[in-house]
Amino acid sequence: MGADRISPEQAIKVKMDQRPLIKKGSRAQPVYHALRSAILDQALRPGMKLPEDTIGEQLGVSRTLVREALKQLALEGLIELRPNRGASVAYPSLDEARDVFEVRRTLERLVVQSLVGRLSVAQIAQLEACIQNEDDARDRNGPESIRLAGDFHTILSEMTGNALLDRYVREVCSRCSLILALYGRPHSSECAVNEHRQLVHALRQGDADKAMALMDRHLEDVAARADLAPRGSGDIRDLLAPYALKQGLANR
Amino acid sequence: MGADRISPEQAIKVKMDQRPLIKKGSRAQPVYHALRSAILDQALRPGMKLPEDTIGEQLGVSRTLVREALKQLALEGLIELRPNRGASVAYPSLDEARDVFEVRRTLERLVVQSLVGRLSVAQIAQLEACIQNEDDARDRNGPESIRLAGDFHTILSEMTGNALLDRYVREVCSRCSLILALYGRPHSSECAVNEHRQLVHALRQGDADKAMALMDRHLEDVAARADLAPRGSGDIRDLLAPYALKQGLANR
DNA sequence: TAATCAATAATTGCATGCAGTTTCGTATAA
DNA sequence: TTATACGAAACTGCATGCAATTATTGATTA
Repeated sequence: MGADRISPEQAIKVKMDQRPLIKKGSRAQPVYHALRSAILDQALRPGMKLPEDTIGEQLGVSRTLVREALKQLALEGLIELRPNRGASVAYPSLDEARDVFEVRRTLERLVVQSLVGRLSVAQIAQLEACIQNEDDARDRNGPESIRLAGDFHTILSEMTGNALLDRYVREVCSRCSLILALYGRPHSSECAVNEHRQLVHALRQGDADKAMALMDRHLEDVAARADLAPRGSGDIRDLLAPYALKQGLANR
Repeated sequence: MGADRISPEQAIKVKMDQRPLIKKGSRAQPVYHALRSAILDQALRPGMKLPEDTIGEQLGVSRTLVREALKQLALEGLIELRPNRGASVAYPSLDEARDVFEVRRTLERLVVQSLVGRLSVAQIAQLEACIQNEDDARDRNGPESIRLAGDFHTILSEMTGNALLDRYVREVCSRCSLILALYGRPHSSECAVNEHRQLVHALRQGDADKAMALMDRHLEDVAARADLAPRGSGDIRDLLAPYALKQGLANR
C-alpha cells in the first residue's frame, strides 16, 4: 500500500498519538513512579516495610493499583515481595551488588559501542546539559546527585534507540542507585562528573576503544566498600507526601 | 538467640520450608507459566488476542490473577498490553528483533566469560543431557525444538549464579523464540545442536576466546529473514486446555 | 453497494469485600 | 525475668461487581 498521501483518519490518528501521553495508561503508573523516586531518593530506605493500605491511602488509590506498582518494582529489583508478608524496599547483599554491576558493565559497553561516533550535535548538547546539572547538584550533596548520575547513563542508553537495551540499563541504574545508597562512600558522588565529560568527548570523536575503556573504568570503582547501613525509620505517610504531590496524586 | 537445639515448632517450619516449593507463591504463577509455554510453543500465535475472562475461565481462576500474569508477560515482551483494549501476543518488528538479538549476544558473551573453565563435572553432565534432549527432539521437528534450544542457553546462564544475568538471558531467550517463530526459516532448528556441543567443549577446556567466538557465531546466523508470518486462528479455550492441565489448573 | 451512525454487547480499569495468613500484644507459666 | 501460648489486630491473596471504554451489529442514507 504505497500511500504517500495521508487520509484524514490517519491525520487524526497521528495527532492523537502525539498528545495523549499526558493522560496515557493506568493510574498505577504514577504510583509506580512515586514509589520509585522515593526509593531512589532514599526517602524510603532499604528494608523498610511497604504496606499496601498505607501507600494507597497516602496516594489516594486503592490497593489494587498499589499492588500493580509494587509488582513492577519487584520485577525490577527495587523491592522484595515475600508471599503473604508484603513488600519491603530491597536490601541487596554485597554479592547481588557485584552481580548487578557486572551486568551493568556489559550492557553499558554495548551502549558505548552503539553510540560511538554517531552522536548528533543535538544529542551531544543534551548530554552536556545533563552533565551541567550534575555539576550544579554536586554542591548540595544529597541523594539527588546519585540519581542525576544515573540519569546520564539512562540518557545515553535511550539514545541507542534500542528499547530493550534501554530498559535493562534503566533497571540496572536504579538498582545501582540503591546499592550505592547502601554501600557507597558518603562523599564519592558515584560518577565523577569529569569522567562523564571525558566519555562524551571520546564518543564524539569516535574513539571506540577509549570510550569503552572510560566507561569500564568509570563503572569499576565501586563494588568495594563495607556495610555502613543504618536502618532509618519514619512514617511512610510523611515520606511519601512530596512524591504524591509530584505525581499529582491526592494526599489528604 | 543462639539455639543449637531445634524446637518441635522449628523442626516443622524447616520441613515446611523444604517442600512447599510446590505450593509456593501465588496462583498467578501457574497462569503465567501456562500462557508463556503456550506462546513459546506457538499454540498462541503472535497477534492473537488474549481476553482476560476467557483465559480465566479456561484456567479456572479469576481475572485478577490473569491480569497479574499478563502484566508480567508484558514486562518480558511476550505480549503487548494496550490500554483499554487488552493483551495480545507480541508481534515484534524486524527492528525490535535485531535489537533483542544484539542484547542477547552481549549478555551471553558475559555468560561464557563467567563460565569458561569453571564448569564442574556435574554441570557438564547436565549440559550434555540437555543437548541429548535436543538431539532427540530434532526428528519430530516442531516448535518444541526451538524451546529446547532456548533451554540450553537458559541452563548456562543459571550456572553463572548471577541471578540478574540469568533473568535477562531467560527473557531474551523467550523473545528470541517468539522471533524465530515469526521470522525463522521453517527447518533451521535455530541452533545446530553441534554448535552447542562445541561450545560446551570449549567451556570445558577453558578456551575463552574460542568459546566466545562460538557463542557469537552461534547467535549471528539469525537476524536475516523475511516476513512469512501467517496469522493462524483458533479457539483460545482449546489451545489453552493442555497447558491448563500441565499446570494443574482446572479446565472445565 | 459502500459509508455513517446509533444502540448494544463485550471487555477492560478499578475499588471493595471476605477469607486466610502473619504479626503483635498480653497473659500465663516456668 | 524469660519463655510460651493464645487471642486480637493488621495485612495480604483473591474474587467479584460496577463504571468506563472499546468493539460490534444493524439500521439508515447517499
